[in-house]
Amino acid sequence: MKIEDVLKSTVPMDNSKKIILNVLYTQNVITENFNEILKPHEISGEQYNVLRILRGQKGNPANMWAIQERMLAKTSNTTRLVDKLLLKELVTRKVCPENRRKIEVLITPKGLDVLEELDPKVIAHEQYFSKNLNSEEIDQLNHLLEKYRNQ
Amino acid sequence: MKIEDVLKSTVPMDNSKKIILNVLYTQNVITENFNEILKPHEISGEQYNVLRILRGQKGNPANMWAIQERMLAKTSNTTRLVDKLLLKELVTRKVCPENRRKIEVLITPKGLDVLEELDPKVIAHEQYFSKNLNSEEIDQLNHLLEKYRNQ
DNA sequence: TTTTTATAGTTGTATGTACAAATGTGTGTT
DNA sequence: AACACACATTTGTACATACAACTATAAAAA
Repeated sequence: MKIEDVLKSTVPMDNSKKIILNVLYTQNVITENFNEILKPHEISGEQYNVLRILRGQKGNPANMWAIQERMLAKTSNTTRLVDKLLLKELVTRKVCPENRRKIEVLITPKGLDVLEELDPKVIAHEQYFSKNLNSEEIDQLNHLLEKYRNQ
Repeated sequence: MKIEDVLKSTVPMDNSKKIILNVLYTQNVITENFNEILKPHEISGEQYNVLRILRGQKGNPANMWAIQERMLAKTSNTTRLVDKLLLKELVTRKVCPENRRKIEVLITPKGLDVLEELDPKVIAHEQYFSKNLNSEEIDQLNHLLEKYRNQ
């Protein structure tokens, strides 16, 4: 559906404005779809993100700053996200012995299990939308988005 | 910057995953930039959206459902957004006399003033990113995003 | 007319986001 | 050693989002 129809806009819209609205709306569609996948596992999108980053550490702990740095939304509050994961026993946290200002966060086997259950669903989710494009168009879309935001 | 560098990803990434992350990250960049514009006017992005929709009504009131329908994030809580705008006297609200279940929301002159002050900044914001693309690429990006999300 | 169903909006609760202030720890300077 | 400063994280507050339950009104059915 064209973005004008989504927003029931009556007046014609500048193409620059359309990009903004298209990006924002597409993000909404993707996120809603993804939340449906996560719901039965009782974790949020941002919690999933933290787990995914921790698995990427391959056994090494990550401190709060390292997690933050790898998140999409750089301003989200990592402390409280980790709190929630801790309650569900999906991560552990302890003070770093070398530098007691730092916190070492590790994913637990239970956390890895959750991710493994999710893996096939996540891949299906990624392909659910991209199947509408051929591989050339997929490359083009990635390239245009990267070019677009390069201020 | 390529999305792998943004996320400091070490492993190669599937192009389908890249699109998702590119859309989500681009939305973040756009939104952060836009929030900077709104901050001195002390309204949030979603509150701005409601005001913009109400101005589009050209003097006719909009009920809650009509506002919701024109919003990007269909699940946001319109009641509470309108509450906040009411406190700032940027909108009025009254029960519809024909159907007392409905609420008529109208933008006030003060609300219109806020939008008018913002108008040039919003246009500048839209062009700030799209100036990185030529007009053909802008069309292409809009087209690809619309095609991408058409399930 | 009473009951049922649908519609329009509000409220409650948990979670997440934005931003500033506060806490605790380490480093460098005098 | 005492001080200032930087660093890493936590906490507080206001706002926003997600989702379900609730209230009020209107329309339809019995």
